[in-house]
Amino acid sequence: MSYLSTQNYKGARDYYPEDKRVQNYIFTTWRKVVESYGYEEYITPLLESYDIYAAKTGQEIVNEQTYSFTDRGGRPVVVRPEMTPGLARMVAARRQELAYPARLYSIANYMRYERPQKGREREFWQLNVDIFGVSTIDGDVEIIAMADQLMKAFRASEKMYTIKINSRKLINAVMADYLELDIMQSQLMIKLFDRKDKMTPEEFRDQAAAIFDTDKTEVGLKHIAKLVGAKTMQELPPSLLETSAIKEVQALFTLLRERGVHNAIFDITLMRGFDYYTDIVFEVFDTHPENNRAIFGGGRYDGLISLFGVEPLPTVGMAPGATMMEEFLRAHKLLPELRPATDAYIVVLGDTLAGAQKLAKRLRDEEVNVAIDITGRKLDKQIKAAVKMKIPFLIFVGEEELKAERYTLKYTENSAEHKFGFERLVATITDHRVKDTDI
RNA sequence: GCGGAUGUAGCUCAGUAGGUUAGAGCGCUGGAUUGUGGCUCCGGAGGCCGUGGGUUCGAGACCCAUCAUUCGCCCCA
Repeated sequence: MSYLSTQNYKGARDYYPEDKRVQNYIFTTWRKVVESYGYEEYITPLLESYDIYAAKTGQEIVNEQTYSFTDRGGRPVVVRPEMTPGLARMVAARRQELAYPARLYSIANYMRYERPQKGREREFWQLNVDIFGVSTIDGDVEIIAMADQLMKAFRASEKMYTIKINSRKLINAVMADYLELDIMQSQLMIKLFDRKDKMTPEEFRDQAAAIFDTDKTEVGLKHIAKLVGAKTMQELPPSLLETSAIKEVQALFTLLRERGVHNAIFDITLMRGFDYYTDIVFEVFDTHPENNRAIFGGGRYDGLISLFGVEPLPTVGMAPGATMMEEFLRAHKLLPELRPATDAYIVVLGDTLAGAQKLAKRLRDEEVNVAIDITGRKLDKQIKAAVKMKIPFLIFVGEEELKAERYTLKYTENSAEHKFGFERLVATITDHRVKDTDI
């Protein structure tokens, strides 16, 4: 007979306790930051009707990259590949009654049928943060400032990442008025801008030239050179500096600086697909030479909930993924030493299990998380098991200890050992825990 | 969907030109050590050499296919 394979499903990951601790650390940090800005958690169902995804542009993506099936009642459904449509459905359903601005977040898993590669899995976890009902730039500022705060909450320094910002409104003006491209050409040019970092300057120039009408190529290339060469907005061609889009971007940068965001830069080649974003878009980039890529991004999408037949709502959101976040933290050595939730392991000596169980219960009543060795095996085996589980404290319980009500507490990291009465035992363990998690 | 790289013990890998019972380090496990892990010493388990086919007297090595992992392209809501 052949045995079952222990291999997990392609692109999906098992989280053993040591992996899950990392994931929990990321989730906890996210939650702490967004809740500090007054965002509240929600969740939508894992399955959605096929329609709400098909309604968005890019049906090809929906058909090829979603897990979709027909349920037993003949309804076409998809496993959510992202949060936004489900969230839009939720908000649209209570369009009139929600309190605005509505600040909402969720941490959930998603599935996309794609070829897995570095930083991309078929099942992945994301934070989604959105603010509904703010049409001014202050909404964009809040989300981007929060993105910055997320990075800082992981102890990232400003040298480790940059925040690239662009404006879809500005791009549209650039394509139509400055480069004089029609809609088809604009789309091609936007795609090309998006890929700019993946090619040599020569390749970029040649491909750009191919997009222009032949009689406009020369002028067009000159204009492109000016655009791409602009490191700040001030270096942009004067005709563009007069547009309202650019003034908005300038206001955004000023406000970000006031909020303590110092590493935001303007980047006219930043695109972020071209589905539903309508104005400001941004991306947090890793500056580490070996992980030079986008960590996450977001932007403004003002039209989405009108798909559900209700009044549109201005919306800004972002969606950091756990996979990229983890890679960033590893690349910059920012992952702290993470311990299990178990504080202590009771090593049972001789025939004292009953007494040790009583002690365990008393400790649990004091909110100490304690595991007890119930195997009756030799002492060194018990210790090894606890050390392997990375449990910080050992408590030795034998005849002597039970009689005297003084227990030997051992700190596994440095082998320090003391005899304590119950109160001191609890205090020592609890104190250590507070220090350890509050690094 | 397209292209490259890689699959030998739990992990990292070695395996010469195709030649007998497939190796190392680490890890695991038992003991030295019946109230103390890491160090040391002695023992032990663990391999359909990813899978299927082919070439050959003979394949872990060569060929084909396939699956998986991984990097990149496309795409990235």
